[in-house]
Amino acid sequence: MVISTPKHKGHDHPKPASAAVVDDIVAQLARRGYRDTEPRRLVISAAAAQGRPFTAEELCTILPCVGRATVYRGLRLLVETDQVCRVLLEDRELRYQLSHQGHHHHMLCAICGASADLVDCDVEDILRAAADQAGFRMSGHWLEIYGRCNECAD
Amino acid sequence: MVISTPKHKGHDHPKPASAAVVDDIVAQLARRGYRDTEPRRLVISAAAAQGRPFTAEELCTILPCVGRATVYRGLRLLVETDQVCRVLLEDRELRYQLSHQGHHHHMLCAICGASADLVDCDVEDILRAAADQAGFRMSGHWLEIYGRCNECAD
DNA sequence: TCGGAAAGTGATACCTAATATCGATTAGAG
DNA sequence: CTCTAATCGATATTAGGTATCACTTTCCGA
Repeated sequence: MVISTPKHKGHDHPKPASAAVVDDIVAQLARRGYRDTEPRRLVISAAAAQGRPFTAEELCTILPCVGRATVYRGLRLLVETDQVCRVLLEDRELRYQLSHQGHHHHMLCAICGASADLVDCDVEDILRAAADQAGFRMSGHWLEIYGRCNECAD
Repeated sequence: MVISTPKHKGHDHPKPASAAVVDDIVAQLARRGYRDTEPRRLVISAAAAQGRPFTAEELCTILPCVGRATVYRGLRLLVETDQVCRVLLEDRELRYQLSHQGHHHHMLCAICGASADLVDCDVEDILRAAADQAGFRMSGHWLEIYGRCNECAD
């Protein structure tokens, strides 16, 4: 298990999204036939600039020049193409964050809101086996872990 | 791992909620200082009569004589007192079902909508350990398993 | 058994998140 | 450069759920 998302206490300072990251995502989309548009780049760039999970509404505020519908559509597209993943807070608020590829789960800090990835974890196999034993064929799952990150430990 | 919730293919025929179940839940509430009221009993009774996870809106339809707000408040109370648990579908729709006490997770059938309980499963310990290793103190989690139940296997 | 404080109710207004609509605009293949 | 499908954005709409508040009910204590 490895933590792969940087996180900090207190307020989060959005880092200038590296153009390389944006270009890469745009390229991924292009490969699937999606166009390279200015509003879409703005959404990607803003998403990449967030240091922790963000809401669609937050992006709308950050990007007043981009239509609401476009922000939502952009996020949906990014999720569908696995560039961004959705995370669910304890109060069922839906947030997004850049995906670090490969299957993983999120550990969400209740204090600072940071998200850390849990990878190399075999929960999934265990779940599938358990379900199997009960005669249930698992095809998917939703898992979020809540708690406190290292820095907010106490 | 044990399946404890009965489920059937196709439509679900709400069974007449046994008065005993309702009385028991009302008693549980009474012990915590909540009053025994007619609308509340109706909500509990309707909830108990469902053979599979239901939505708040469904209860509202089933109980046109009970105010919307009362249905929502009733469900919230039942969740808070662990009489009912919330389950999340893949499309993020929130549903409810009588709780079978003790910690467990739900396996939800995509075909018939049935829910089976997964108990005696140590996922939680595994998650906590994994989180721990990453310096993350787990305090809670959200887990839903999606797939096909025995009867809807193929 | 009765009176009244507190809990509970329900009609309604409101709120938030998200999708649908649809005419205008734009990317990018040829 | 042209044309068409993709995309955009202003706006309306929907879904799901909470807040308000005057009225009703429960149930405790005298």
